[in-house]
Amino acid sequence: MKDVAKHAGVSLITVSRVVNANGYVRVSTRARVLAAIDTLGYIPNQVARNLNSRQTNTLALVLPTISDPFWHSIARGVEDEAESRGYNVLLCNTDDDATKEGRYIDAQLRSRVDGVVIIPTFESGPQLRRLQRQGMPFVQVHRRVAAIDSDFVGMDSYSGTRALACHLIAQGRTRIAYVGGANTSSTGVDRLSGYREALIDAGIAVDPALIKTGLYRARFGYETVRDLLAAPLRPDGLVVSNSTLALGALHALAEADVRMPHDIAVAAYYTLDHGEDYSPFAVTAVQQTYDMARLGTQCLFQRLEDPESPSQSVTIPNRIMVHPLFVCCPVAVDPETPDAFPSPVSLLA
Amino acid sequence: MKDVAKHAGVSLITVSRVVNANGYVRVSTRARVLAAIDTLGYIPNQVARNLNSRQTNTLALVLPTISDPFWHSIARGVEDEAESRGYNVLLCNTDDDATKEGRYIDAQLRSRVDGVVIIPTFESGPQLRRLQRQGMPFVQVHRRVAAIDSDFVGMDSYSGTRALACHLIAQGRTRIAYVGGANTSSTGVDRLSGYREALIDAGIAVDPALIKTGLYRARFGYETVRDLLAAPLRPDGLVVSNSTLALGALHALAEADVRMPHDIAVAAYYTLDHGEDYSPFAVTAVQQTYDMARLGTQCLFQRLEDPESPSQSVTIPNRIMVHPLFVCCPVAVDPETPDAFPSPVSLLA
DNA sequence: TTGAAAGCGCTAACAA
DNA sequence: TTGTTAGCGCTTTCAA
Repeated sequence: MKDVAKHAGVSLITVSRVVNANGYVRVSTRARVLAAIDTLGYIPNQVARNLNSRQTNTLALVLPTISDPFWHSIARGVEDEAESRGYNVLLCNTDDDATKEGRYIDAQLRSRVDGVVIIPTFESGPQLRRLQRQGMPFVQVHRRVAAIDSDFVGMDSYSGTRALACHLIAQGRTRIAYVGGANTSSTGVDRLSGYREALIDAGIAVDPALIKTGLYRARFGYETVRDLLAAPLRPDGLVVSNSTLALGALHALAEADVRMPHDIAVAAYYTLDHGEDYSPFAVTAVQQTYDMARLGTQCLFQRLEDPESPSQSVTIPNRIMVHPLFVCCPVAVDPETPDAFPSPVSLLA
Repeated sequence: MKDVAKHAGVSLITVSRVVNANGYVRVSTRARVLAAIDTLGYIPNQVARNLNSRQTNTLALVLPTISDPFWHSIARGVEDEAESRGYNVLLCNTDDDATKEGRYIDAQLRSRVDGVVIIPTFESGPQLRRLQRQGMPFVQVHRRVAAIDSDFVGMDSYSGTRALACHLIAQGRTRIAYVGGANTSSTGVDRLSGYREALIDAGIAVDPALIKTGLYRARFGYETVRDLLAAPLRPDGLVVSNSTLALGALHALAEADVRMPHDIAVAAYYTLDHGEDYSPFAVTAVQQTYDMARLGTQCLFQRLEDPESPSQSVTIPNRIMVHPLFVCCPVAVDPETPDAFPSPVSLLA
């Protein structure tokens, strides 16, 4: 910058004014400065600006991992929203490890990022409190530490699996299995309840033998569905609570001597890859993960603008996709009373 | 920092020495400073440090998108390697859009990131040249602009699909279809060649009706495989060149009245989610995307240490996973000469 | 073992 | 319309 000023025969501040297009600069002067910038290949130093302005135009995204459609569509949502406002995003994978999370929070506090989008773990309380103490704006997304008063954007897990089960029931399925995450997490609990209560409300007995929970791993989905299909009495419907499990389920179904959705209809609580509008399942409750993340980031930007406003809490709805062919091929609907089951529409109202 | 110094009754530089644990500080002084830091909740300002040290401990990752196992395992690899060295990663999704890429490169040059990991597009030449002109270290990963002399880490696409086809052939499959990306990209071309030449070497006629290329979208994989299965003469083997296509293929197979791998064996050029060690396919050429990205990042760090060293170019091998059950269930092997086909091992040597 | 002064590259505030 | 001064928060250099 000094070189540019010298080269153009002006002062530093004039160069600054040209670069930032503020203040008055004579056209001829501006031209000279611009020429100097060009010949010298000068690029303003953002670090120095940041030091001055006390802001970095950078957000940190703290999440367990991006290895999964669910998480990476969150990353994509945050990045898109940030990019649209000229902000950068620092990516921090914690693997749900409190130590790693702590290190990242430290680094962000030191780096003076402008805000943090965080998917907390159960142990994140102290870290979040530290952010608050330091006056670092943040928003919790998808998961929340209840004791912390902050902005929050989540999704309605309960309604997602509930809608899925309702659709299967409405199409006449009665032996509906459930494959989901271990219910040590709140979302795990919510999703299972959604399934359970749909059955109960429809007067279908909940069969513990049809409920399988474990890790969100494709292998678990595969082995579980394979075993379910190997049982003497096969399920005719299946609710899967997560994309990765659903991939495993698809594998088991492709291997087995059954056809989707005729022999078994799969309903999945599922995240579409960003940009895709396609799902392999009879019924899909699309986890609006991308929108959730975008909204969360918007929420954070609002807070940056108005730090004093009361904290917000929003829940994103699920989008339900029903495969057209599925609606036409009910299996066990009582021919006497074809309308015994409520239509999906009313179930979802 | 000023406050800390005042509070402890020392000068700024002494605080600095305590914080950075360099230089001599009397134990009692250090204790006083530490106490002051604690009571004041002082956190050093990394921005100011960066201004001084002319480095930011930050890498930028420029890639098309993270919405896909292939890309997000790249992101994960870069992040893990960076994290292990105390570096941060800025995430930049370009959507293969040159304008967006240009904006990001601008931002990075201004922000003085220490280096860039980039998956370039065909149009990235000018941007890369700009990086070079500004002396910004970078490494090209997966794709490369040949005209640019820089570090590069890629994978062997040709060998991947070739190994897949060879395995299917070795197990007696003869009607082997191919579903892959449009061959407008160099990797698209390479992958198709791998398949083609495996067939030719085995003396199997290449049937254009069995070769389908299009977008790397699950829907394309689904529709294509569905149509292949609906044809009068079904394929008994299938090479799929990408994870997203493979998901669609799985869907079509689960719907159809065929069983994997008995009726049709699927061989996929596939990226495992980071941490997973499971694949749904009879044969999988595991794209070592995570390793490629990690290695690329290591390469970049080497360059940061020694800017003058000659640029390196590395190709990552694929890991081949054969499903144990698949090896035992060949379909059309001539009973007279069961060993007519070479074993996979020799094919891969 | 400690500190004063200068400077990293830029901009806000004020002055001319 | 342009420039001078001071300072953002820290570290390096030199001195005590």
